[in-house]
Amino acid sequence: MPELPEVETVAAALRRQLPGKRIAAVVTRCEKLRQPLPITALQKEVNSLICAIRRRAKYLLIDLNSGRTLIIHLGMSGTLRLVSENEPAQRHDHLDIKFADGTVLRYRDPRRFGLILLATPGASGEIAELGELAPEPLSAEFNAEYLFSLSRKRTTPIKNFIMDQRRVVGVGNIYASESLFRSRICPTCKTGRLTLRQCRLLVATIKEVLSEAITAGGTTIADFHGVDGSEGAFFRKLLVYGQAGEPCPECGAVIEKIVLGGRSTFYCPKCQK
DNA sequence: CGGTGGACCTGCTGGC
DNA sequence: TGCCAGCAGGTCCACC
Repeated sequence: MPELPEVETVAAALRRQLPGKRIAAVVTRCEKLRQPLPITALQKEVNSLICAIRRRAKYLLIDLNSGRTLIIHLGMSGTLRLVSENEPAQRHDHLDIKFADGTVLRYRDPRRFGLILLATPGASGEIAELGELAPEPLSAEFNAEYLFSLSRKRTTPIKNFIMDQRRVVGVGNIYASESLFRSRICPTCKTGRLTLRQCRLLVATIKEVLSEAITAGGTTIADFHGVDGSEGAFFRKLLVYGQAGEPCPECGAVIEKIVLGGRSTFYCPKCQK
């Protein structure tokens, strides 16, 4: 479900609402998501204050004044909402962080591909449990020379490559298709065959697409929504994703759907070479 | 090491 | 109406 813009949208909302809140209780309703929930450790954070909200890759980081950080990954179907403590929990509401002011941060995740961890960051805020994370796509570190040098001699399709979180973080299935369309690069193109010029274009386009999506509050297709339940507006700006059989907005040719790395991939066979 | 395919889950949709 | 295959925005692991 959530790629970088969706996680950033959630982070921005939480940043406005959570800092200063005190944890009054923690309720868990399942044993494990992708990994077991750190139930005991979470209970120990009762009385901790929320200090700050960060995002790294597709991880949401909630810093506590205990010196620990709550890490949340939304997987495919995870959502976070800030609700009143009177709102009854429903099926798949796996975690409630209840605050002293009567509000509740509620995590729901039907497919349970998400992740909830509690960790102690290092001096510079980095989190060892997350391992070595690739550069942020919106950082200066992610540039044409970086992509070009990493890509030499690689035979995997470029779409798989930009979705590989070990190369650059945050780009998922929707924004990969959208970025390649705007760059006029075919998603099946072997990564190592990209020219430096194409790398320059692709890097700039990824930054552009992600930035626009953040501004729009992310993309809502099925169940993504903001912390207040609102929908992301970027779905109206999708040019190829989910558009198989429709005319290409550039040239009118029929948008095709193929499978790459097990994921649906949309592109215009005429525009993208 | 690089690349591919399946596994992990539940829910919704579309076709029969 | 009902059933079932297929598919969903992400990782992770085994295998070649």
